[in-house]
Amino acid sequence: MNKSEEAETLIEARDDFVTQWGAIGNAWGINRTMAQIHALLLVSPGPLSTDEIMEDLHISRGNANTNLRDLVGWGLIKSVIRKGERKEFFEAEKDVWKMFCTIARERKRREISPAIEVLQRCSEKTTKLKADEAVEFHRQMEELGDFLRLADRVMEGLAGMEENKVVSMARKFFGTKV
Amino acid sequence: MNKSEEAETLIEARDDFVTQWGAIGNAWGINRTMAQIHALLLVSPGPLSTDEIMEDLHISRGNANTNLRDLVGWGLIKSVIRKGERKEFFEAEKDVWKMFCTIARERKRREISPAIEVLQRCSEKTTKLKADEAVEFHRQMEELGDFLRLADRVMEGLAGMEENKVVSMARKFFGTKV
DNA sequence: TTGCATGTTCTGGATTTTCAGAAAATCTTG
DNA sequence: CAAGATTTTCTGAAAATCCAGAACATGCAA
Repeated sequence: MNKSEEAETLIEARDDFVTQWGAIGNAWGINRTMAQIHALLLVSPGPLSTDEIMEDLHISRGNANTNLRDLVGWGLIKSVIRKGERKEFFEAEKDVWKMFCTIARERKRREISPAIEVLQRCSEKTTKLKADEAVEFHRQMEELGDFLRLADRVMEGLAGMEENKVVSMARKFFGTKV
Repeated sequence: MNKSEEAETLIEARDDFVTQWGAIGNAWGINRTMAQIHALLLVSPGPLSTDEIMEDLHISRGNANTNLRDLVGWGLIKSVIRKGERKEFFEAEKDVWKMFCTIARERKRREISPAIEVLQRCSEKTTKLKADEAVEFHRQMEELGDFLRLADRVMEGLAGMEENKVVSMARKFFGTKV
């Protein structure tokens, strides 16, 4: 394989990754464009401008802008200002573990916390009821709540740990060899 | 509070839970109806028939049927046949930990595994390339893959453990007091 | 100031998802 | 088998989501 063939292969692989990652993000309930932009930034050697992203993914400026803002909101990418350049550039956090921590914290905030609140409310409303059915319902709300609160703490704990610590723990408990 | 007031309060709380759980499911990327049916079965003292579910949630037969099938597919509910009754009834797995294990396994299968495959492919395609950029890309695919494979094993490990084992582990490592 | 580069928000249409209700298929019982 | 009960699948419409392109806003430089 000569140099230009190699270059071609790399481009293909990159493209494949970006496209497929979009599809997977979709399955995960994430906007396809957002997943693709993230993937693109993940595998780009350097920061990219909005225009480069638009061109690469064939998307409109509005679309690019909105999703870039959302990604910044998630803390998965950040904007970079270059000396002498007026354009804004974007780059992704490439450390996988840091990425995971960011996502864990955000999901905790956006998805787990609201659920905990609902359970809390339903639980409190039925604290004093006496009927068997009500007691059972109350118990169930408590159980679900306990579980989510536990998950919440574990996520928080994990997200605060060093990667190598987690890996060694995983190895110890689950016999993984990574 | 007298008996009928109590009963009323319980009904309200149940309704609140079912409705809100639907909304939360939505935020989690789960069909609202599916989440609501699951919530309803979770807090119902006994199995429910399709018709009862339809009436309770004000949904059509087709909608109810499809989502019930999906829930069965996820392993979150199962159908119950009652002696002498021709109708099919449904009941949810109510043990929260078992529920979590089921969900963990399914998500692993549906979301993590496909992602791992994509990464594998992209990684293999670029194994032999020499250019710095290509090496970097390849490294990144490996890193992401390693992480997902680790997550995969941890999920599998967790899903195979007893609840009390996990709780004590969580307490030990993250100082939770649940 | 004007003009241009850049970034943000809005609007209408395309696409996808969800769902009611009907039609079709599959029982179950006599 | 026939008749009714029950379940599944299909179809078109409603709703939600996504997104291009335009309109608008902002900042900078001459």
